[in-house]
Amino acid sequence: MVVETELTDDEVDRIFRALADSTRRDIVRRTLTAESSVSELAAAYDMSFAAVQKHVAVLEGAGLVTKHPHGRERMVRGNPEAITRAQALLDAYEQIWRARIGRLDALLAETEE
Amino acid sequence: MVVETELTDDEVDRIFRALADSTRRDIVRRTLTAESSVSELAAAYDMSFAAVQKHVAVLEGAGLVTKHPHGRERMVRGNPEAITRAQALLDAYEQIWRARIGRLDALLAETEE
DNA sequence: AGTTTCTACAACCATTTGGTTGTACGTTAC
DNA sequence: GTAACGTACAACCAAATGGTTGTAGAAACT
Repeated sequence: MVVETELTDDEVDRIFRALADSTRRDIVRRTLTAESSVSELAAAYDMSFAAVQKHVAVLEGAGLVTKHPHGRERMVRGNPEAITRAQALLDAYEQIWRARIGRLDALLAETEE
Repeated sequence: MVVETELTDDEVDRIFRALADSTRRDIVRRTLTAESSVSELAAAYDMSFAAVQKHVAVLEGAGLVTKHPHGRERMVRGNPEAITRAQALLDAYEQIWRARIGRLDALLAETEE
C-alpha cells in the first residue's frame, strides 16, 4: 500500500523543523514507545514545564505527535504515520540520486557502442 | 554494508534544520541531479545572491552538499550519503515503533495462553 | 590594463525560536 | 470545600534565522 502523502511545502518544513531539536526527537522516541502525559515528559528534561509544553506543541503542529485528554492530563502519543511520511520525502531524494546514476550508466553504455 | 553513522545530536540537528526550508530542499534536489555553481542556483530563486549563498552554507554545514572550486566559481554538489544518513535516523524511529507493536503482540499472545 | 563575473563576508534588520516566569482554570484527592 | 495537580496561555527575553545591501578580492574576457 502506497500512502498518498501530498504534503505542502509548509507541512514538510514543519516536520523537519520539529525533528531538528534533540529534546523533541527524544519526546518522539518516548511517546512512540509508550504514550505519556505532558507532565511526565516535563519531569524527564532539565527545563520548565512550559518549555516542554511548547516542544510538544511544535511536534503536534508537525503531526509527529497527537494529544489525547485523559482526565486532567493530556496524553502524548507518537504518530508513526508522520515518520513514514518523512521517510517517503527522503526516499524521493534517493530516487533522484538513483535516476542520475541511471543516466550516467546510460551515457557510458552509449559511448561503448 | 551497514554505514556506521554515529552522528552527534548537533549534527542531526543541522541535517533536519537544513531540510526544513523549501529553497534548501530544492537546492538539494537540483545539485543531486547535476552540480551547479552558486550563481546558477541564485538565478533560479527570487532572492539575492547572498541569500542563496547562505542557504548553500547551511546545507554544506549539514553535509547535505559539498562545494568544489572550479575556476572562479564554486560548484555545489548534492551529497547522497547525507540523505542516506538522514533516512537511517528515521528508520530508527520506525524500529522503535515496530518494537512496540512486537511487544503488544507478545502481550496479546500471552493472554491467549 | 580594464571590465565583468563569481564569490566571500560584514553589517544590519525583522521575525522566529527556545527558553523563562506568572497567572488562570479544570480535575482529582482529602 | 479546599488543596494539590496538570494544563493552557500570555508576556517577556536572548539568540538564531532568513533576508537585505554594500564592499572587496580572484578569475576570466576583451
